[in-house]
Amino acid sequence: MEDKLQLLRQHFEEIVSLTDEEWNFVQSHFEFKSLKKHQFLIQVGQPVDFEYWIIKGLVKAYSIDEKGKEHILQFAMEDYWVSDHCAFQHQEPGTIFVDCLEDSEFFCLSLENREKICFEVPAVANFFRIKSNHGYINLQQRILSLLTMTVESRYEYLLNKLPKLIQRVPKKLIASYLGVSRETLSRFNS
Amino acid sequence: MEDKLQLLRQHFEEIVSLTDEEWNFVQSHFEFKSLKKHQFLIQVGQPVDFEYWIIKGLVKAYSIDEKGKEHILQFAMEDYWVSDHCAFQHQEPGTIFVDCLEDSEFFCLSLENREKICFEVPAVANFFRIKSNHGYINLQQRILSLLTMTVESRYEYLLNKLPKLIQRVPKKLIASYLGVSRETLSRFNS
DNA sequence: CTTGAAAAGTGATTTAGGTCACTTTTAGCT
DNA sequence: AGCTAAAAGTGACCTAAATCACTTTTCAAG
Repeated sequence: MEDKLQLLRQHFEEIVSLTDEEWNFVQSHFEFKSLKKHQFLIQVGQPVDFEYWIIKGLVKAYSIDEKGKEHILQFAMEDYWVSDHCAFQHQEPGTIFVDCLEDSEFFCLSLENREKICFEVPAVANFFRIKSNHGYINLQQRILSLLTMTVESRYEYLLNKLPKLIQRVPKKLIASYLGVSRETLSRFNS
Repeated sequence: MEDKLQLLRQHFEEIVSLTDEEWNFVQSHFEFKSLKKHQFLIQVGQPVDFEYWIIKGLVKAYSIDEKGKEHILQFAMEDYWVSDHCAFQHQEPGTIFVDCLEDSEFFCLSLENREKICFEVPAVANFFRIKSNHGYINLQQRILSLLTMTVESRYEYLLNKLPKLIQRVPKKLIASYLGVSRETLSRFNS
């Protein structure tokens, strides 16, 4: 466990500096969780008690429409944060599903604990501020790609940006992430 | 100007508390700017020196594709923040246009000043952290709406969420925001 | 290794929405 | 008030992608 917490500390220290004392305070606010492939981290209608930092593994966050079709909001792997941020922030029942595409391990942070460490340790507030800002920028670019790019170039863009992901995830899920049908993506592929 | 700064202070204090001393320090890091309708706040290829908080007015942030078509990333009005966050964050030339749909006034915050006030005043770091988090949540919902909803329901959703906006913005721009052609939106409208 | 299921590929058909061309309406300016 | 330009509406046609139905390939579990 020590080594896993060390990874998390490194994740923070890529962005801000923490004293040992600060880190000890911070780390004590995380819980460990481990799930097998196909198990759910978050489910629609269930409480969303945590934000999760992924130690290892791979998850998909998605919603299901009226027709039962799956739409992928996010893939998240090692070193990523994932949650139903909306439900989490407002402490409401989940609006999306998050489940494991591989056996995965997480550090879990509750809303209360997040606010506590942010207001106690300014560096942590800055860490989450900067992280959140990066996340915002990424989502803006995804929106622009959905508005401006063809399916084909969106796929190429993703291939470039996250080549490792493509190898770990079935193409039908990539299609769902790109907002296109499995069949159409398959035709571009070849 | 005092009253305008007061509005900005209120904007901060909706989320965090600031002492008078802190506020005086914070406000001194903003610049004022005023633009007429049709003038540009940000242009592709130009430096993006600031993030802008809108005192009054309305702007659109958009990119132009190879075919010359405009795709709207964001509308922003009173009390909103706007910038080319990506270019701003990395201090690179602008990748989008932002121009005024109405005469507008702004408080401008440079990257250097933002980091300064965030690291000097923890409450400000928390303010931007929380703001950024809300922004992230909004963008996630927009992505989900682009992936899961039909044009018609996206339009209804927007009507519900921002009824005031619809009245201030030509429908062809709404269409561009929704990722649909002017003509198609018009047919749903009626 | 075998086998059953999931994933991927592919053809035929349908459809939502785009594009083009034109008309009508609205709104801003002098 | 009158005029111009932008916005909005609308019909005809076109196209990219969805859908459906089926086959082939890959992969994982016994």
